[in-house]
Formats: sequence, structure tokens, C-alpha cells
Amino acid sequence: MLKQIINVTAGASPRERSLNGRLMSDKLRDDRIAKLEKIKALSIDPWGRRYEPTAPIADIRGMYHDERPVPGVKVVGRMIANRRQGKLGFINIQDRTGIIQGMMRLDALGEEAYSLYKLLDVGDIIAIEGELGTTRTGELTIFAEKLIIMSKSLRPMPEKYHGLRDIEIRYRQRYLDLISSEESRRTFINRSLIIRHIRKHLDDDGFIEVETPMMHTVAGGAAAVPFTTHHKALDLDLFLRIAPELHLKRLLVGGLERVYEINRNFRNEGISQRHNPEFTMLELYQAFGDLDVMMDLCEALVSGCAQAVMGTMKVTCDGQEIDLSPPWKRIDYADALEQYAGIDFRDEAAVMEAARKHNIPTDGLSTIEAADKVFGVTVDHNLVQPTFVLHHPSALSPLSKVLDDDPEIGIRFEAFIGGIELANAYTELNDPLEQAERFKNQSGGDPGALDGDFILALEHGLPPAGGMGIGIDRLAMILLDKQQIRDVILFPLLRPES
RNA sequence: GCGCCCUUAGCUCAGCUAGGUAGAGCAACUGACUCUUAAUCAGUGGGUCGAAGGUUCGAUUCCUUCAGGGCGUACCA
Repeated sequence: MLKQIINVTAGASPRERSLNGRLMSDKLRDDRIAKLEKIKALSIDPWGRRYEPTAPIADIRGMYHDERPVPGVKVVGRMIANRRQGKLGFINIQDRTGIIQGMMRLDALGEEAYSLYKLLDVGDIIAIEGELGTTRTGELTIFAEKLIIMSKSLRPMPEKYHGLRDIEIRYRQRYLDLISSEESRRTFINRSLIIRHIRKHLDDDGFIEVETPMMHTVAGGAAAVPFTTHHKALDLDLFLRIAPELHLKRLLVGGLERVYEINRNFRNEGISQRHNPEFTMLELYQAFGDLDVMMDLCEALVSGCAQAVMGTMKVTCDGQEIDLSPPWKRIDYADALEQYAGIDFRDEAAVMEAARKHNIPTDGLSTIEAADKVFGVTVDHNLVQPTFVLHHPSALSPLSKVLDDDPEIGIRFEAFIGGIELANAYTELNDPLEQAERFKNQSGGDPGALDGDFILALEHGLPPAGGMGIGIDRLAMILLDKQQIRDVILFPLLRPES
């Protein structure tokens, strides 16, 4: 056993060594275990039981009015600061809603409880009960008459003044980040509120939330590299889904008419400030809707989230003021390309010249695909205020209907905010014969082209529909002013430490 | 994948330019302290300086490789 630990530790990275160090005994931990034993020796269970506080700390803070003390208040949370001075001490207790000070006096607590108090460490989870009032300096305080330990912490907390600066530990040990950073707590609570608002809006609008498979036999609905896995009993190779689109449309065929799914997609591609291999997507389909309905819905969802969660439709993102109130700007794909790159996507010479200028390799790319790459590097970052880019080349949009008077143009939009591509929507193609043709003509061998089962579904009759996808992580980034997707994902993918 | 940068005590950071085996604050431990809030005061302990190899009498410091991380870039209808 010992040998094993030594082997693991030798040649390790500092984090790894540190993590193993954290798992092995060290002096700080030994000190706390010694205290744990002393607490047990007092016939006190250091691991706690069910406990019902008077209220969350934020509410308790609101209970004090007109300098009238409130007796018998119960508070529970993590002790995040301890200032002891002989027979008196002050502690700060934090729960999910806030922080409150407790005053621990020997003569109020009694010998036994005060002995327990002296064995506490910053990081322990405790409950205190007593009168809510203020100290001489006016600080709102629970004057403890009773102390209960709920959980002993055997590890030291991050440094209290600077907080947790190490970005890697913030991701790997997110709980430490959440304990020590109010900012981080608020971000993830707000992310949850954003999703809650979206669900409520769609539910109220007659949509139903559904769950479709994460494991696909055909990775369709987008053009991304999938993760692969294998089902043993069926001896079947499977793909983690890159998009739920083809299944959700099957549900429209089935008559559910308004469906949405908020769930993970998986794409086996690079990790960046805006990409995590697994990310959360809202995808929705509305029978008998179209692109215009989707634009209205997109504006309503995003601006409604901002209003509901941030209390305003004007947010700041990366130092830029963004006004999310509808209606948003609209620009044609071709016009945007003309305006920001100075090219026509049908002009091969101009497109290839522009690609060269921006160091975009064009091997194996069609003119339109190359033009879209140019679009990515010239247009995206300019679309700071909410903007719908409309009417992409149909070659780039195989699942959308096309314009009556120009079959080379798809009825599609992408919504950009703060230079980030946030949403993608179509008036959905529901002609099964044309859909089969479009898949066949797809360049690059999109595996979705092989999804005969999807075509079979369309042949049973897909109602005309509008459909839209909104990247939830990116929406959270925009509304919560985070420039890193990792800062809105609780556990972003990192290499394992060992 | 490619380029540049980073890795020193549990945490936050100095030190390395010009090689002589390490310091501070917080945290911890001992003591004092019944209105503190980055509490204060006195004292103590804690590091094979990310790993391996090389140059050297001598490497945390210079070189090479590797690991992890960061930033940029590429891939990403």
C-alpha cells in the first residue's frame, strides 16, 4: 500500500502530487483529525444530523428591525472565518444565501460548547442558535447560546484574502471555488435561473419538454466530429449525439407539434474559450411556424431571460454595452459578407483571394464553404449588438427550406450577440424527396446523409415548421459577462491529473 | 495539432537577470486577550523549488525531453 502511494507520487506533476498529498496524511490534516478525535471524546458526533434553521441567512438578516433583538434564531452553514480572543470569539457563517457573524462567548455557551468551539477550524459546517442583534460596532450578529457541529472539515480552505487564484484548482475542485467566490456562486445560480426562465416561457407557450437519445447510430443534424462508444450486448458502435435535430423532427411527425429539449450535445473537436466538448443546447421545433416566428421567439427568450435574471435588457459583456430589447438588427448573409469582407460568396476568385488574405486553407473546400470561413473571421466579431444574419447559402443549410425565387439561398438565420454565434434557426425543410437529394449532394460525406430512418419519418409527413437551437452556455456567457465558457460550466473537461 | 508563456510551503506570492541547495503574508501549532470583522501581540513548525536527464566542483536558477496548466491559433453547416 505504502509502496503504491510512493509510486504514484514519484514523477508526478505538482497538482498531482498536491492532490495525492491531499489524499495522504499531512500535518494540517493530522491536526484536524486530532481535533476530530477530541470532539468524539466529548461524546459529540462531528458528522451531524438533519437540522432545520430558522431561515436561510439572507432572510435572517432581514428579520432585524428597529434595533429589536430576535431571540431563538437558528443558523446553519460553513464557518468561513474565526477571530478568537481568549474567552470570546467571532465567527462568520456562510450558507447559499449569505454570511452572518456569530459571537461565541464562554459565559453564554457554557464550558462544554466553548470547548467544542475551540476545536473548530475554518471550513467546519456548524449550526448556532441564539439571539439576533447587533454588536457595539453595529454588526448584525447571532449571540450564540448553543453550538452544534454538522461536519468537520479536514482540509484547509483557500487563502481568505486573495481567494482561490489558481484557475486549474477552480475547475478541478469547483467546490473550493464555490465556497470562496461569491462571484462564482452567483454565476451558477444565475445560469440555473436562465434555464428556468426558458423552460417557463416555452411551457407557457404550449411546448413540451422531451428527451431524445444521447446515443445515436447515425451522428446527424450537424457537421461535427462525433465521439464514439460501443454497446457490448448488441455489439454496436454508437455515436454520442452532435445534435438532437433529427429526433425532434420525428416527434413533429408524431404530432407533438411543439417540442423542446435542453440537454447536452457532444462534439469531438477543439476546446477553446467558446467550446467545450460537451455543451448544453436548447433545441425547439414549432409546427406551422417559420423563420419569422423563430426570430420573435429568439428575441423574446433572450431578452426575457435578461429581464428576469439580470433585471434589465441592457447588459455589459466584455466591456461592451449590449441592448437586448427587441427588435434586433437584421442583415442578409450576403450583405454582411459584402460589408465586412468585401466579397460576393458566389465569386470564386474573390472568395479564394479573401481566404488567402486571412490565411484560411481552402484545400477541398467549395467556394461557398471557403466564403463561410471568411465570414467567420471577418463578420462574427463585428456583430456586437444582437443581430440576425439571414439567408445563408442553402449549400450550408441542408435541413432548411430555400427561397422560392432563389433555391441557392436557405431560409435560415444565425443570431449573434457580443460577437458570439448564439442561435441558429430554419424554416424547416419538410419535403422528404428534396431532403434526400440535399443529403446526397452534401459535400464532405455528412454521416447524416445516411440516416434513411429520418427520411422515412419525413415521408410520413412532417408539418411545415420553424426550428431553432440556442447555445445555453453561450447565452449564460453573454448575460453573465463571462469570456470563458469554462466559467459557466461547473465541471469543464480537463485532462485527468494522473 | 502548432506557437509562446507558466509550474517555488495547504493557499497567495517574492527570489532566478549575472549558478553557491530558499523567503514573506494568510492558514497551522504554542501562549496572551470578553465587541472582533484581512482582529492584534509574542513564539514555533512546515519545501527533494512540477518530473527525468544533461552541463558544472556545485543547479530552484543554464540546456534538453516529458507532464500539467494558461494564452493565441487551427478544427468546429
